[in-house]
Amino acid sequence: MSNKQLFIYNSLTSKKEKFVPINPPFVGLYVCGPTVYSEAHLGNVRTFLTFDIVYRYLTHLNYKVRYVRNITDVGHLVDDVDFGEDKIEKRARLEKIEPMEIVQKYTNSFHFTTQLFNLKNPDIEPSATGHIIEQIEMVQKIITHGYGYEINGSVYFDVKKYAEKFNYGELSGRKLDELLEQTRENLEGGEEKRFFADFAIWKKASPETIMKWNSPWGTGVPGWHLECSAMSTKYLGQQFDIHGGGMDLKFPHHECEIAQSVGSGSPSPVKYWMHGNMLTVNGSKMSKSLGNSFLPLELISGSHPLLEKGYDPMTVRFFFLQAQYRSTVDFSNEALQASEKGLKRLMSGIKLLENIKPSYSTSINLTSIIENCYSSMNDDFNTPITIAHLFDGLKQINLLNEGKETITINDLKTLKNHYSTFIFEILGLMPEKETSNPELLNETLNIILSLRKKAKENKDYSTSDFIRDELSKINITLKDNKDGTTWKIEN
RNA sequence: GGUCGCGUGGCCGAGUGGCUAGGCAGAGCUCUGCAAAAGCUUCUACGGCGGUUCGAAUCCGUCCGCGACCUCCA
Repeated sequence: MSNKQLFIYNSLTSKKEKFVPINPPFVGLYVCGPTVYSEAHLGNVRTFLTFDIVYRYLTHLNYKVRYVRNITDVGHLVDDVDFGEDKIEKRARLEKIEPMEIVQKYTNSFHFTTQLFNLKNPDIEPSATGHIIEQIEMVQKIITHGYGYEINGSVYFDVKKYAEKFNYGELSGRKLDELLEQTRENLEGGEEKRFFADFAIWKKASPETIMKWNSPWGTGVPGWHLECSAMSTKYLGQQFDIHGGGMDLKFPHHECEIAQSVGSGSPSPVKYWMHGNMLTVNGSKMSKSLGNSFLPLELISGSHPLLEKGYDPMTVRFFFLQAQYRSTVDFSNEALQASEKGLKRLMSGIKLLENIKPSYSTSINLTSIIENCYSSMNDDFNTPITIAHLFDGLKQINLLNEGKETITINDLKTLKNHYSTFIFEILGLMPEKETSNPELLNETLNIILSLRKKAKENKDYSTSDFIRDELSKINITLKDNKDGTTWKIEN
């Protein structure tokens, strides 16, 4: 595999494919965002992190990426039966506030979470309620092309008719007749749909519904799958490069998106479909209903029963990145604590780079460190391998620091640049917090350390140990080396 | 039940027809007043059973176990 060519695993073909943008250097990236009816949990964060890496890496490769991630603020029904209730309205009723207050509250909360985990903001963050007109137009197009039918003020997508000409199930690998066998028993009751697999693209609103809009079919709300189709088309065009989301959205959500676009007369909308795998806890998917989900703040404070202690958001980010995005990753305190220590070591290594003294030649293999990092990222964003390479390079950095290897001033610059690019820009790990007045602290500690040095020279170890112990209590760790003593603030 | 996927050392997790993943933990050594850090060395491994092959953890079959999806899901 070439070092310079990016390969992406395409869910549509189940293969790693060369990444060739439709209109280079531009790349359209659409990610299914949150439904803002409650707080995002850690499993949600993992998915958004996956595409944060995609966005960051493509940007690093000098693509001009337009990153669109929607906010679902209407149309996501609790279920898809005739009287399905909107998730946001349901929550609004429970909290006794306006639906749009729910939307605002959890949109704010979501943004807080993305900041916490250092997720880049999308270039466009469209909301479903802001694109009702576009959605109505899309419904009309679908009807015009013969793939939608109206019943009692609702409009359904005609999957059976669509499947006569197109492949409904191409993304998820499902066969329509097999689906039929499996769910036949669920078909009882007053269904408006002609066919069990049909799905609502416009839903008639009940009189009590607060959020509803006028349409050619009466007042109602857009179907859940529709918003992504309408908004991705509006901002990225009929065909765009990458569409991402969680594995659990593959079917039916993404399958329906394809059908809606194709059914409205467009070509198949997406060149590369990407799906991130689930975060599991004790082997089961993290979900609110199982009670095994943590909210970001619970994670930091360690207040959830399954957490032994609080963890820094960057520890969690690093932990997720130590697994490939297409694999499930299982949460455990032990694993998280391992990541915590590993990340700390990596960050210390970066600081060491500042102390390294250049020499007249370079004895380490700088090129291979750099190329390895690119080749693993190019292999479907393989962050765990990239991190492994960064740890390999860390050994070299440590040897350089001890003077056992040498590096020229230019190579040192390249090495520093490589680490800061990969760790901060591409992997998006944030450096440890600096103190507000570093120089003052530095000089103060120098005075203290010179006192300690004197005590040690006088073999007054009780004083030297006292200084070290007391500093340790305020999270300042001392390390004695051959050439003196260094200090570090622990988090 | 259907579809797809997974099963790797004490833990987490890559990868792959022959060649070290990496992190954390463990052991030894170097360094040290002690410690910490770092370096070097080192120990545990590919679910069971068959098959293909010169060679399989990797491919095929089968069995066991686990998970996701199957119209709420990131």
